[in-house]
Amino acid sequence: MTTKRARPTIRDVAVQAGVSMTTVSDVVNSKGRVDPATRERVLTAITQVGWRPRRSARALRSGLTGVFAMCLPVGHVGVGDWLVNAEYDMALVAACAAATVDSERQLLVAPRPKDVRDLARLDVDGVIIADPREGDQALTVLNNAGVPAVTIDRDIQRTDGWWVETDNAGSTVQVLDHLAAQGARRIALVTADAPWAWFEDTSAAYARWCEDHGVKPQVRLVDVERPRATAATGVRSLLRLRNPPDAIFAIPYGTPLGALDAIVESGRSVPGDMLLAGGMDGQLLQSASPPITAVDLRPVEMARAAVDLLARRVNGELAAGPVVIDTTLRIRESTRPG
Amino acid sequence: MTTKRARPTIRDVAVQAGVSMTTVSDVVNSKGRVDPATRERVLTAITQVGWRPRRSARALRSGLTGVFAMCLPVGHVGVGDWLVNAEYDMALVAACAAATVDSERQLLVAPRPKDVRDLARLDVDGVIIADPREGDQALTVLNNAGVPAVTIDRDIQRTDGWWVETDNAGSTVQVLDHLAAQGARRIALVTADAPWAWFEDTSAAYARWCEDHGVKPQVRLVDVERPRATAATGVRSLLRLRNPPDAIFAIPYGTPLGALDAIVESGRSVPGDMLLAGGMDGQLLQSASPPITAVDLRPVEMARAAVDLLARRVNGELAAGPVVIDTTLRIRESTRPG
DNA sequence: TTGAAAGCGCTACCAA
DNA sequence: TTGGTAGCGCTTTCAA
Repeated sequence: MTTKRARPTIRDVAVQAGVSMTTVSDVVNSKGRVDPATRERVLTAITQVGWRPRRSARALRSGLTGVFAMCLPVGHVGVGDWLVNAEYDMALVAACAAATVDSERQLLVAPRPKDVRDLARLDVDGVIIADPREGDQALTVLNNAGVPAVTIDRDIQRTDGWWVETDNAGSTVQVLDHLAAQGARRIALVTADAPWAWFEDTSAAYARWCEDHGVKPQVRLVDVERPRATAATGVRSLLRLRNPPDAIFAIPYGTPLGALDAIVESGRSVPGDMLLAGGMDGQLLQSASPPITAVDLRPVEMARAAVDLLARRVNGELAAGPVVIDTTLRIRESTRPG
Repeated sequence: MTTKRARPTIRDVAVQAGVSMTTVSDVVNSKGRVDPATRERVLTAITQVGWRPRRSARALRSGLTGVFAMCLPVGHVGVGDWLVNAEYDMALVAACAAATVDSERQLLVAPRPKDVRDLARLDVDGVIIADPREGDQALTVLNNAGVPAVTIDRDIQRTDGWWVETDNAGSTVQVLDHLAAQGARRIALVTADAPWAWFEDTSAAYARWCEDHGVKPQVRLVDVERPRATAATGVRSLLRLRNPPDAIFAIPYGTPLGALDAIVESGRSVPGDMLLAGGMDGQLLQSASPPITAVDLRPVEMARAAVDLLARRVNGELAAGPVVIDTTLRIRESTRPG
């Protein structure tokens, strides 16, 4: 009477199947040097004894953990007048998890540590950093420790090409062209003066578009801590101009609502008197009255591309270039006059 | 000329400090049997050689991986007329990650696999399941595999006590009392007929409260796939009654907006003609016009409690009972008449 | 096509 | 208070 209560190991499988541990290992790792019949016996034995390989043993021997880590962008702690779009971040996390699983890996979520150097202690095969700050120290730390990393969104100081980004210039032009096609002649921009590529690219593309179309750019900046309220203030000042804009493109999440507040307050209507578009789609814009046209930043595609890019970097590819994801404009009532 | 380019191991530290590997191990694991002076030397050596322990080696030897997994509730794939509250889920994930890190562990996020049995193959010390379905197969699989698990929210079929839940009955009473205190005499409930404890507890508490206060319960059910639209339909039918309600408590996320749609459409105003409260707080309710009173389900506290509970279960405690978290009512303009 | 044996880095155990 | 050594479960290497 054998009392084998402990969790089965590869040895138990080998005994059960009447082969060596090596053969079992080769079967589960698809080394393709095993006779089909043997293979079948091994697979049967695996289910019979209920074996599941231990990641730690595998990792110790092979030198790879089979785990990617994802650094969350910021704190998510409650309801507030946020810049944060939780849907976007949640989609990012869920899609990264799905993509790592598809590549036979697992995804660790890591909060930003107080001490960035702790990032190098994660003991993973690679790290995905969402929404990097300018000159992000995390990247320096990881590079020094030899841990492969990629970012979702471009760090404006970086040039190494290991990131995934949306086509911000393209999406800006798309929005502005759409507004112009709907009859807008004077399109104002509401954005933030913060060191993220998204804001920089958008502002630059807006300035260029205005120049190309011979119109005067009108920009209002918001405080990223209070996007809605400060956007409303900015738009109020636009509406008091002698020649006010007839369309507003509000970039940071939450600012289209502030713009709408100011427009309604002035007795104007959207889209009748003023067109309105947002730079980042979300429930808040979709369920506004009227629903607001906005740019879908494709978090799912970004996440999948990031995992793919990281896998390439881990595999030793020297440069896979930045990956640029096309955005999609979600056209809603706020830009459909008449 | 030594060419030591490989990642340092505990042996390198031991050599550098002139002690045994055991001593180094004891220092980093705070075994407290090391002389303070030796300890100092070891710590210095660790930074000198830049050693960081490998989780996999540690795990292989100790039998514990130091990793918890979290099963995400549902797919997060884009903007829609959702029941899903991404802020809540994101807060859950972020707080779970923070709490596991505080307990010297790491958090893996796992999508729900096609085959639930894959959950047992995760090779982690424990699993947190957010938002379990009724009689969740995942729990059965994990139990059979001997993997400790806890859930966030109660599976109504379960009795083992390994879960964390909000005080749904208490929060319902709190909302109803608040509405009554604001002058409401006939409070209707908008909820869903879905097998989650949240809905069941709330409905039961509502029925009891109505009985206790001698008022007739009025319930409308929504389709969880289209909460806003179907809530509007339900509320419209309430407003056509000979004796319509003067307050509405709408539970599923998104339904307070549908209720508001129907109320405004009927020419009534909130809170002037009708009070309105929501069962789950979020940006959508906070930024509605008027801002809607709602129950804060405390995702951060839920997450921390879940990690704590799982740690107890992993440590072999036999029963730590269900943990009940008190909710907080966020009172806003929608329930402040006059 | 298969197997035997070494060893990945760490900690538990026992001895000093 | 410290050190030596065995061995966790797996994959790799080399031999058959």
